[in-house]
Amino acid sequence: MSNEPGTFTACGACAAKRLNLCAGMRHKPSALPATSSARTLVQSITARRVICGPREWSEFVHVICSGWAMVSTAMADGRRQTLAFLLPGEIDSTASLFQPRFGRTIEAITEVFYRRFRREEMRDTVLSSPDLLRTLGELWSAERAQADDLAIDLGRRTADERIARLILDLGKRLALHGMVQEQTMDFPLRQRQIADATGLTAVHVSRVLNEFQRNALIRIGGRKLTILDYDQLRRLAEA
Amino acid sequence: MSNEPGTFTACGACAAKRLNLCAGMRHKPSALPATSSARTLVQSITARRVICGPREWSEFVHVICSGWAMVSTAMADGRRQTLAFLLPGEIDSTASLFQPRFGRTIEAITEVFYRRFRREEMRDTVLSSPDLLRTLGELWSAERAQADDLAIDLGRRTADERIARLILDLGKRLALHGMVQEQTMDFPLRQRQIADATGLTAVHVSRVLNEFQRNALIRIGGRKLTILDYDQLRRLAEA
DNA sequence: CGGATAGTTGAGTTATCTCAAATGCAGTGG
DNA sequence: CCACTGCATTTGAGATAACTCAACTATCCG
Repeated sequence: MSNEPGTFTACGACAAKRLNLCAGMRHKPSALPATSSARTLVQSITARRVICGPREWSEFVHVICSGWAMVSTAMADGRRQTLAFLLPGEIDSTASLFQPRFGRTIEAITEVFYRRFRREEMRDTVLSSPDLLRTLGELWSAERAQADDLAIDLGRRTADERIARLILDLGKRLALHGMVQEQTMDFPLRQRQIADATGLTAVHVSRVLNEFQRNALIRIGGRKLTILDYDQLRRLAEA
Repeated sequence: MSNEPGTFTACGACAAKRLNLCAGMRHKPSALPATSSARTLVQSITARRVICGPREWSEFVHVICSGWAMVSTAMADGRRQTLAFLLPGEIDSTASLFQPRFGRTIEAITEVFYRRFRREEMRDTVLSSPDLLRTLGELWSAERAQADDLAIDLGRRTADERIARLILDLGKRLALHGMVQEQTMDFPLRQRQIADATGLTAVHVSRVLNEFQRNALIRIGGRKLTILDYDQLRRLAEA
């Protein structure tokens, strides 16, 4: 539940573990060539700082060790859309193994510890191992499914549904790492950030969240979120 | 501009050409093993029929030879979201090389000629060639960018913007194959289908399209669309 | 303690939806 | 060749989810 670098818990389902990138996360050594070790030291960055800018031709793939980050785009007139939140163990995108993701910003939400892998090296390593390659394909399929789900949320679901789904999705992903206890999880998101991710405004997010709390579906406070009525929330989410 | 099977024109940018899948499209032989040829005959299907259902554990990757298809999901209560239109030369998803895409339906919009490649064989072929592998990575990156763009459209753009962008996007992709002449292209989409793709209702699509025509941005008729004022449309689209 | 950022709340607006009826158009069968 | 049926589109009127603006309050951090 903490953001300390050492407390990351890899699980069988997470990208980092599955691509063998856990070196420095108190796990098996990385599958990357020894020569790359110096370049893949754990980086750290404070909340709200940019990890990778939209016009940066980054030669790195980013893997989150601890903390929360987000990937988003900003339009010229100020509209923003967040494409994904990145939780511990997650890679910014499998696509970034092949090309940088132009026009997208990766930002730290909390303090973040992350590793940077040189794209070329990581790609060569992954592509030269049949096992890793199969894993990559699976991660990629999951990522595609997630992208599709986002489109369905934004295109066809109501505000209530979107927010309920976001909460459940984050809860599920955090639970993979044992980061949910007694239905309670860290929840560092500002309402503005929830709004950016769900295609809503912060004002409306505030209303929906309070409505949820009035109905005893969730409780938020002190940067923590507790799911009080999981079934109800789920019913809302999968309508 | 026609839907006949023989008239497909591969271009350097399309998935089929780049992954060497053009056999049977009057192009170079496929890179697939000879043994697979019998299984990759061109299939044909009439408009509105399902190419691959949402619960089907398809062992195939689909590549469109001619005609238009679409990938969409339906929710229990009837809401639908289209995730992509598939034009000649396009693959259903690079992710489908690894896993079937559950919950998504691929449907023919017009009469469609397409090829099915056995996932396993195609994957092995692609993964065992460094060239094809690099190409695959590029296609995947492009697909990821397109998925992101869809999320931005649905989350943050107005109806006018979404529709203008859809038209320009389709025009651009058709132009790759020389399927746009004098700013005019085949346009077999029903307003309902445009609505499903843009997260709007058919009624609202009708109003926007008529507004566009009243402003002399486009002309639609006889299943053709002409872009009359490209600059204006573009300005609308990239706001 | 003070300033900045985040969240709440109310009131009024609007883009888009819903419903419903009217029209157009294409294919079918007699 | 026409009447019929079923879809697609248009149009109007009214409803509503979500937005905007603005003021107020709470919370955090130095």
